Amino acid sequence: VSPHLVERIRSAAVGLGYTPNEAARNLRLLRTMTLGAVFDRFEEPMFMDLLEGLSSACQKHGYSLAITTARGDQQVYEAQLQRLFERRVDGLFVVGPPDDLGDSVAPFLDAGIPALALFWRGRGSDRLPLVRVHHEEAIRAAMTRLAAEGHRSVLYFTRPIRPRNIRDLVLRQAGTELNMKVATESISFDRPDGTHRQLIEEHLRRADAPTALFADANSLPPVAQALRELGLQVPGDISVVTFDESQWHKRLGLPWSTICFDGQEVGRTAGRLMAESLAGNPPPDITSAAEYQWIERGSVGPAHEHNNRQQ
Amino acid sequence: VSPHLVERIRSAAVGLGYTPNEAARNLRLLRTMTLGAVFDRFEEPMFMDLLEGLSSACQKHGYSLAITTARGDQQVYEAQLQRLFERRVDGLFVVGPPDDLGDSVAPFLDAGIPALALFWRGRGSDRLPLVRVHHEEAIRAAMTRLAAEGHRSVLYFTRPIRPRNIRDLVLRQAGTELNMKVATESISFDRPDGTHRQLIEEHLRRADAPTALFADANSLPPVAQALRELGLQVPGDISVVTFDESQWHKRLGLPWSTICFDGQEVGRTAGRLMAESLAGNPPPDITSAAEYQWIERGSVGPAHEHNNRQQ
DNA sequence: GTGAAAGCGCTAACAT
DNA sequence: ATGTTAGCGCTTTCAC
Repeated sequence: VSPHLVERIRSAAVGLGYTPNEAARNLRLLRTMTLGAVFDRFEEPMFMDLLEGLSSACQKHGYSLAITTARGDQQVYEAQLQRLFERRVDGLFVVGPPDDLGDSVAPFLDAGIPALALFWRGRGSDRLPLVRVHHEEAIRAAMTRLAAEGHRSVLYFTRPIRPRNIRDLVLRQAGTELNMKVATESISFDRPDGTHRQLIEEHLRRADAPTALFADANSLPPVAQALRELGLQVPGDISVVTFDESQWHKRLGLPWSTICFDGQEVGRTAGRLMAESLAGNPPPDITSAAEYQWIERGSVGPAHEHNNRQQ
Repeated sequence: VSPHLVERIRSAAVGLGYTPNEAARNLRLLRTMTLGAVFDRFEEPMFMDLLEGLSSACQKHGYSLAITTARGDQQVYEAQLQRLFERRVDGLFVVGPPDDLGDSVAPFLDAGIPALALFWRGRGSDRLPLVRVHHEEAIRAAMTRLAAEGHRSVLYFTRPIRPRNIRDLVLRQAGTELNMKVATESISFDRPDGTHRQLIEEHLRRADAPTALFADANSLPPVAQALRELGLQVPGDISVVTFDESQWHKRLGLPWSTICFDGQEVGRTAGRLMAESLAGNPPPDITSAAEYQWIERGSVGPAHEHNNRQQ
């Protein structure tokens, strides 16, 4: 085909206002060039980084990205999966899957549609390749630092992910090694105001009361509010470590020490793995897309003994 | 058709593993049940609220949402618009369109595909119905408050949106009424470190130096950093007001006074308007989806005269 | 009521 | 090198 002719046709096409119909094209080719991503909820600022990376990687490889939020509802999560399947997405990202997805991922697996779990897996998503971020070293570093400051008991606020989540696991392991007590409160961040405060008060009354708090991104707002209401100074009265700070916050300069990672990088990696998978190279069972980093800031100080048993 | 038969067929379908193919269905019906949304960039945490609302509204009306980021690049923005057009999305959200979109929205308009601009319009997007949030009262309230604290000169940091953006306009108008000077710096937040600091220093050296700062969400991180580096206390040395705080931050309790709105509500409204438009009820030229609120916090205090002309 | 056929816009495999 | 055709999986129409 002569380049001249190509140009003539192209200009004629423009003149006639012709635009190829991707939808029809894709029907013929038995693909949609669309990838689906299901989120439990958006809220956490770090997800913006993830989306930026994921979205960029998808468009780089020619795919569109259809996103979906379950608004914290497991039923909705499963319904969205089915919708994406009916849509015949070419690939699926299951972002932070809930505890139990039932069989809603099975159709994808059966149809040979590549699906990737991001961050962790649960029941019903345990057979998906996983893209994760390594916690071990950063958590160990944080715990070691806390131990050096005399902390012997920490409390971790996370959301209700039933099968012991990996962070919890690693925290406990580090706790065992460093001879520190690790307690976990799995609680939804949108519980009524005051719930977090009550929990903290309750823990502080115990014999081995925590002198440091770990808080997931979603738990940070209510925990921070609780500390303000209780008049607890950070780090004077209690030390605080947060998880999953976003890029925007990094530039903003929050006061909290944090264990965080590059969300954009994880998004890009997931996108790339998906593209490779679609090209015939299935991803390994587990991929480490990034490493969590321990960033110490002013929210960590010496352990402060509380007045237990105030009666 | 008897309900009994319906059930028999339904179970037979399940037994055979049949799932309807939406893509083929949509080709036949000349629609895709997909809405496209183009973002200049994600970064700002408020966009998570918007996405939550937009995504919810779309799925409520049976539509999928394909999102796209231009990563701050106008070329990419236009390319994404074209891609979405080839995809034959049924509707388009142009979120915070850049200064000049050229003719890239024209195909949608010509094809009768409803397109909505969110937040503002620019060249090339000026003919789209607009979903906006009213600034006037909140900005006036903030300025009135600052005036009462003795402020006579404020500086506004925003990103480079060339045609005088509406916030700038309203700030200036309020400034005129209240006899306050309003200066604006349109600067990309990802300029080299130190740029914001230099700009602030420069403004502080002037005769009528600003005693208060307004900062868009994207500008807040570098501005906050600059203030830290300059050793300027808030509100002791200078007062600060931010824009577009997210829900997450509201719960977190940031120290800055802010002019913000309910991002989820705006998303829901945009989604609803789009669904109605697709159902034959085109939206009005301008829709107010929410009102900006003025929330005063500790970052606003009495005006503090700077030592100008330090030589 | 049930069944057959046309066609949405494209691509791949043919035949000329 | 160019033209023709079948068919992706559905819905709609039209005939039975």
